[in-house]
Amino acid sequence: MKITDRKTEIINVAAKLFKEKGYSAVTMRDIAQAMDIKAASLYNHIKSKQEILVLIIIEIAEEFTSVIDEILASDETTIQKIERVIQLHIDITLRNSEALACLNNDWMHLTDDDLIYFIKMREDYEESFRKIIKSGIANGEIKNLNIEVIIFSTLSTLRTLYIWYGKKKTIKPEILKANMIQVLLNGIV
Amino acid sequence: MKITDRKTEIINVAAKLFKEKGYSAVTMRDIAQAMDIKAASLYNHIKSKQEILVLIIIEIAEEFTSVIDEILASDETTIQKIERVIQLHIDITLRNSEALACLNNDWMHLTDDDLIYFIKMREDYEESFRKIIKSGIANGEIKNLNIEVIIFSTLSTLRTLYIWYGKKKTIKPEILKANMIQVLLNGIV
DNA sequence: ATAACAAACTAACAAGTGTTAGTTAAAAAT
DNA sequence: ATTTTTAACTAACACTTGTTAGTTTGTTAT
Repeated sequence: MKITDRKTEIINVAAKLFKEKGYSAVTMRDIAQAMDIKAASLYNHIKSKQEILVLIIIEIAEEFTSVIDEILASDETTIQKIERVIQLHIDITLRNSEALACLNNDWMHLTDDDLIYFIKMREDYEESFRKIIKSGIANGEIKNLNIEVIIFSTLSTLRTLYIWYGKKKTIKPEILKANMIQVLLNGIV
Repeated sequence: MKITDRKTEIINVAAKLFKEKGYSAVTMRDIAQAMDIKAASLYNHIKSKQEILVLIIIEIAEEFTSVIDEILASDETTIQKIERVIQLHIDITLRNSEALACLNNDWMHLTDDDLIYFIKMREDYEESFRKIIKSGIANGEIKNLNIEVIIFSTLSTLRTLYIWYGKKKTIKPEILKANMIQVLLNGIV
């Protein structure tokens, strides 16, 4: 199944609308109207509304999974690994914040195998991050605090970066990254 | 009004469903079924689906607003103030994580005056928090990092606490609070 | 020139949506 | 004992939903 330009366009338009109102609140007629065509015409390019959601979410989830696997397997220090995770989230946020919003808010509307696959990837991602932190605690690079609190605090910030970046576009990516590393690793006090 | 109000029951049931699937994906028939009655019967107690959403979100938004105003006006140190903000979020998360999820995910489905009122409260909340951080930077209690990054990192963690707390209920509130303060203020390195 | 294709259209359907109207039965208030 | 209130019900409404069928139009390949 080839992905045509028009199909990509639908996915991008849909992702933008999903970000604003959520998957359930966006109708096929909304998506069509945003493209200046009729709802039925969308079906020349996509199989269903569900397929749009799947294409938006799964691709990005796979990217997260494969990159963190690579980071975990590398021989860098824990600090360097965490910095690369921060970089990963910033990169994807800058490149495709709509899809990220969609992944965060609408993943529960995936069905059957797609839902199972997504949840597995999300769990694997967290598990990989947990391993990074754990080995950091083991070798003294990371403080011996409650590991779940560390994971949650860090990931929740990185995962919702897209919300905030929609408002504060002025800040430069390098500045953002540098400050993010400072705040997440060394704290604010 | 009675202690066990039927209206309150509807709101609680609805909030739970909204948390799971989002406002738009939950139907009046879903809410009714969860209460073992018919959809039409709900209208003996509530005016509309919209009203349910408003009652869930506005009450909690007002609580956040009034408490942070009190914290801001107090004569505590910046560190103490931030610790109280952390406490505030933990308290509400433990008491009503469903409503919190709803506030975070479905606020955009508020309409007209309710939407305007909510957005104003959210902006005021962020502004109050910004003032706390600013005065902390001014008197040297807080590092002079990009203030928006500080605000975003902290609030995004606190705001999405409900996601994580749904999974890890084992941790004791005092331990959670202590670790949260450590991680957010002093970092993990 | 003609066939094949891509991508739009109109029209419609079956199911589901929030909501209203009118009714009923039991409990509470008078 | 009678009225009022509460909270459920059935039935239906007007509208919206995702989707399909069949058609049309312009472009590309033979």
